[in-house]
Amino acid sequence: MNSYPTRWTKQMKVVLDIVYDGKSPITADQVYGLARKQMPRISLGTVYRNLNRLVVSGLISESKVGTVQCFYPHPYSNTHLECRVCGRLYSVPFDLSLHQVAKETGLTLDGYELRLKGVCKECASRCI
Amino acid sequence: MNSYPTRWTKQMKVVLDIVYDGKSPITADQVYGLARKQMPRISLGTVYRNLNRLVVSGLISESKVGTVQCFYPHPYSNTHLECRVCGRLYSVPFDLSLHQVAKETGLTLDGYELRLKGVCKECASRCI
DNA sequence: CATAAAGTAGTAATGATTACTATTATGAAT
DNA sequence: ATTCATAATAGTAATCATTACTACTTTATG
Ligand SMILES: [Mn+2]
Ligand SMILES: [Mn+2]
Ligand SMILES: [Zn+2]
Ligand SMILES: [Zn+2]
Repeated sequence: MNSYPTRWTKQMKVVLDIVYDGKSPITADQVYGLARKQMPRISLGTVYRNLNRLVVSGLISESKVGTVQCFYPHPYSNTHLECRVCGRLYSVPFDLSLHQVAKETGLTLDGYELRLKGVCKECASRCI
Repeated sequence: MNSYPTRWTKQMKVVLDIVYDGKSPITADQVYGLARKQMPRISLGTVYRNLNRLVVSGLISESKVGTVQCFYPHPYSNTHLECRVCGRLYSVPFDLSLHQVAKETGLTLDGYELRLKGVCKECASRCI
């Protein structure tokens, strides 16, 4: 499973377009909801299969948020604060130089995801 | 759920000791297996509850590896390469200065997890 | 000791994701 | 265009890590 796609199907195009049109990360279930408007008989399994194949092919990227997989157009990079108390994720304006990291590690990279671990302000103010 | 612990129970101590004694990340199920040797009637739910409370309290840390939660002694930092083709994680010898990141972002941090996205050497050599 | 509430054991439920199977669509070769 | 092998799909069932539930037990505190 999660193999590289060899045939360009209508279902794959619908899924790709939905992820590309979105402004923010989208879940498989949300893609499914939107896809059914254009293609009412598409199945959830097909949505998952195509999302995973698009990730393998490098056209979109994914990341787990809590228990669910989220999908983004293109390879991307981001930084989050992950609160160990409430578990919430906060976007943090911090950028890493992917070029620098690629040079130092000798790897060819598409993007990164930096998860900073700590306690958010709201939880800290409750001084648990 | 996942509340801050207020009572120090035998079960919590057993769970904490197992995580601290381990050399590498351990799953809830593995902790459960080891805990039953000392405490045969401990339940899996209790293991999960205590692991999550220990995370909230900051004594241990967690990270999702694939579909499963893994637990580590103390807050920690690490860098991985995540292959978009085979999905495997590879440890990468790259260090970020947590002090520097904390200073730049204004956050108080316990650790970080840097996930580099790309294609591993094995998958790249298959030139998919 | 007495009491309140936090924690536990055992079990059932959840829910996102994957697996399965009969059928259909695709693309290359004839 | 027709044939043919096989990749992909629809619909559904299964998986499985994690959480929820409930009656009972343990802990802390006066
Ligand atoms: Mn958590
Ligand atoms: Mn994946
Ligand atoms: Zn928080
Ligand atoms: Zn790989």
